[in-house]
Amino acid sequence: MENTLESILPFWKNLSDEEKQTVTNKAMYVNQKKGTLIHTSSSECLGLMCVIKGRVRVFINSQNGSEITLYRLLDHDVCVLSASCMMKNLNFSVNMETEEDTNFVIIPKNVYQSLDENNIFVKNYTLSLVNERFSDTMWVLNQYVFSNMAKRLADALLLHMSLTGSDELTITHEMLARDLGTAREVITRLLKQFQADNFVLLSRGKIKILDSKKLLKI
Amino acid sequence: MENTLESILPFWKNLSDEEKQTVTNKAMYVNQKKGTLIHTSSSECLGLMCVIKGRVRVFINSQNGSEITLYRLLDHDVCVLSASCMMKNLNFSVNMETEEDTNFVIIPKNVYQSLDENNIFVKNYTLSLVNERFSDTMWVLNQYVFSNMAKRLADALLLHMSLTGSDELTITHEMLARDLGTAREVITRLLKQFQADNFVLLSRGKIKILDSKKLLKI
DNA sequence: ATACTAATGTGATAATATCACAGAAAAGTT
DNA sequence: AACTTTTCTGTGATATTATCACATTAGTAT
Repeated sequence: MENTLESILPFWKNLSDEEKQTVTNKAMYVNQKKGTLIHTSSSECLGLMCVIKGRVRVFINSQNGSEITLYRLLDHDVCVLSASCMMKNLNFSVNMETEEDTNFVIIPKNVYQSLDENNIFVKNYTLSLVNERFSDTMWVLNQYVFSNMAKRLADALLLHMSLTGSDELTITHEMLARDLGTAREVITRLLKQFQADNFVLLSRGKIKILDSKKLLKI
Repeated sequence: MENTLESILPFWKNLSDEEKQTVTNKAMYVNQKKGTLIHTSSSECLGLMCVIKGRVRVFINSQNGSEITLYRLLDHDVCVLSASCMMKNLNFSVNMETEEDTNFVIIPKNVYQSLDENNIFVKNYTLSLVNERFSDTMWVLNQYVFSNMAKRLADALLLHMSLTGSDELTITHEMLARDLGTAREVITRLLKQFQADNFVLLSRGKIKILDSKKLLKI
């Protein structure tokens, strides 16, 4: 456990031996299957979630089921919003679901809170995490407000390409729609267009990227 | 100056006498006329801007001129994003313009930075400010993605009503459009609709709210 | 009174969202 | 294999919102 925490938390070396001990004892391993909703607007405060290995999508949703993705957590990413309950003036909530089988370490709320209050390095880290997520969210807002759907879809395809490191994406139109906050039909029609233009090759549940340069230029 | 700072900055009482002295000496009064662009994406880092009296609109914009408002700063509000340059992992930029004649105090970047590094109360305050702006921005994203334009416009009218404390708004369709990230014509048409429904009474440069309850229910 | 500017009005068209299905492909069942 | 069921994709019709292009009107300045 200690090695795991050390590799994920940049402030580890700045903790006292006593602090290290406490965190190590109280932190818990959690394993979740792909497709699990691990946090919702209504769920209680977990504490700090550290992804060891896997992928988590963080998104907001509306009453009638539509959603938009804010950002993703990958190996060694830490989710500060899961700990939002302990943060002053942070008044919104998000949902999280695993997109792969995912291993976490969870540092309970009160343990992290005490670290954050007593250790300046932890506090620095918390702020930089919030900043990072704020930046990601601003990117989404910018794209949503100022870009057209074709450009946003092209960007989303390129993002998934870099996430998986493959030009053969295993993804449905529905999933892309939920990333971008639009309807599935809109994605279907645009992808058909992209295929007609020879940017991609479509098959059920898969999208092969044929020309990423042209996608980038949209 | 000292009284001003004390009334705006909640951490003032937690500063050492030396810190107080430094800040008091280095802080500057600035006065800007209504309608001044006081910060843009490209402008340099100012430091911490504290509004003494006035109103500032914080917004993002695109190349082709459209914009959307993120939040407003009122009396005694403090803008962290003007000091974003000194914050790790905060990678986006905003614009700010005064909507009234506005008095600020500006604490220079390096002075605030040093406070933030050395004083835990300042650091707490910085984080809570970022959280607050993040929350405001999430509200905007939520509205933009999940609400229709009529609802968003109704909310914007109610917001301006509470901002000014009057049911007679001095505001143009153009300004509302820039708040909501849409085109002026869209606002014009919706307002006509609202007037036909007897929710508002329109005249050049003014909107009188006739039925705020019905607006709220949209 | 005249010219100018800012604000508003409006038609036409394009882009996107929404609704309501239909059909195809894969997965599960008997 | 033959079937049922589920998931994914395709598509027309319509509503909403965005964009473009310009006309009109209300205030302001000369």
